Amino acid sequence: MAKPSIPQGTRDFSAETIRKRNHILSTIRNVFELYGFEPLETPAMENLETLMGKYGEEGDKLIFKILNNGLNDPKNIDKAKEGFEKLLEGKSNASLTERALKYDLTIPFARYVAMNHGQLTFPFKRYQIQPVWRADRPQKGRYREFTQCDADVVGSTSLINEVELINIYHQVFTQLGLEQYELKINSRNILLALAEACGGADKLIDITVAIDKLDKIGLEKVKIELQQRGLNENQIVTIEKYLSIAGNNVEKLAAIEDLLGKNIHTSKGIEELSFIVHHASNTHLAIDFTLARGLNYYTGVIFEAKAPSSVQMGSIGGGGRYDNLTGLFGVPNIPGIGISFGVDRIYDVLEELQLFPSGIQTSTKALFFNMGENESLFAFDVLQQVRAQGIACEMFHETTKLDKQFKYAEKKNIPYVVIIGSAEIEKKECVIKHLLTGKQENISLSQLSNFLQ
RNA sequence: GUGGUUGUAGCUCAGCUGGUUAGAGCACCAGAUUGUGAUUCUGGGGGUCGUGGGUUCGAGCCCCAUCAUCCACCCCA
Repeated sequence: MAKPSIPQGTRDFSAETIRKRNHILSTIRNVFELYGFEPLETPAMENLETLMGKYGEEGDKLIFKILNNGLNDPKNIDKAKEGFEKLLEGKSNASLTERALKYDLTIPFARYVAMNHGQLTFPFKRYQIQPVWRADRPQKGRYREFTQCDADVVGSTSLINEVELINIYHQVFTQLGLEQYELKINSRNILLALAEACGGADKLIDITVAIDKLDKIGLEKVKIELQQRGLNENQIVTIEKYLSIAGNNVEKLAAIEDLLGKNIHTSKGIEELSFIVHHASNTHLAIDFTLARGLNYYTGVIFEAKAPSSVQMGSIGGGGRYDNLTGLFGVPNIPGIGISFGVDRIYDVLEELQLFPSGIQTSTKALFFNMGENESLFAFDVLQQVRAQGIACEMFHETTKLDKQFKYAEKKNIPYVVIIGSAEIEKKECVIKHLLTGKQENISLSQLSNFLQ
């Protein structure tokens, strides 16, 4: 039999890892709840057509598709063969696959809103913490199965929502100890205005893909890429000016108005950004006109959260406003905005910066030593009484050398050891030893629960 | 999807240009000593060298494939 294994890019989580993950997840969940968001869960799989075409061409390739059952049924064989031919041409086909694992939480959420908009109270604020799957090649900070934590508001165009979501980012990252995080914002309207200034909205994608790489490959290479993407000399000069805008948030807004002039998109973008900058009292917030974000459903403000610069890690969160997502599912005019936290990357960052609190690795408070058959039966009753007080404890499973029992406690990070032997039974007391300090004392059995509380 | 890295005991690794029964440290188990974790001492279990082919008298080492891993690109959380 082959050695057991798990699929590429997936992981098993041990107790230690789960406790650390729960630390992150509960922090995020509590903040979401604090801001009035309600939980939602959607299935692991969606109908393929729900997902296809929503994430751009690259995104479609990364969707995990599920093979239909019953393809070998005689009455399906012809269809299956036909579907396979199409698959080889790069087209997915419902006769072969009609379901897929979800790729993010936003599109399934939009689908949910479109299906249930008659029942929902708007603005509808929901949060969702679930795994998603991408057929990407794994590497640092990139997994094929990972967890996203999303908060979205639909049914409101108020920029207050943008401000609230920024405050959520701030509160979560601060609580996790990532005070040095960065939150970049931009507006799709600004990018659109730039594209128009450079020959038309159809250039938007070419321009954003290129300028998004600025901090990675540098200005010269960005210019070369722009050239390759068919932009002319004048247009590149405009983009270069655009990229050279610097200063604080207010100065940047003034500069962008100078450069792109007063047109509908520019003023919309400036209005959005300046409202946010003035109302989110958040020093980590930085306007970054090079921020683009690939997902093409965004229509307004876009966000990207980055780990403290001391850690080499891509974005640890992102989001933005999408004014017509449910329109993709036939229900127009429901504007929305959402943000997402990447738990797995946040985990890696906290690990690297050693920011996990030390107290989260214990569950059992005390280990009762097994001092012999009769003694253990007696201790067992005491144990149950302590448990009745809500204190987690356990007894060693067999009578053996104390050495071994100590080691067990040590490995499980159990802070206290309780010894009840024949001498203690007689005096109705026990020995309680604190493993970290090595100190021990005798206390009466009636005091034990209070002591451990 | 493209290019590269690595894969030897539970863990970290060594193993020279291919040459006898594949090693170390830590961990583990048993024993000695002790109603208290340590130290020490003695003994022990463990590896089809990622997997499958090939070259060779002979492969952990060379070649091919495959899987996993990590990294860069693409893209992204």
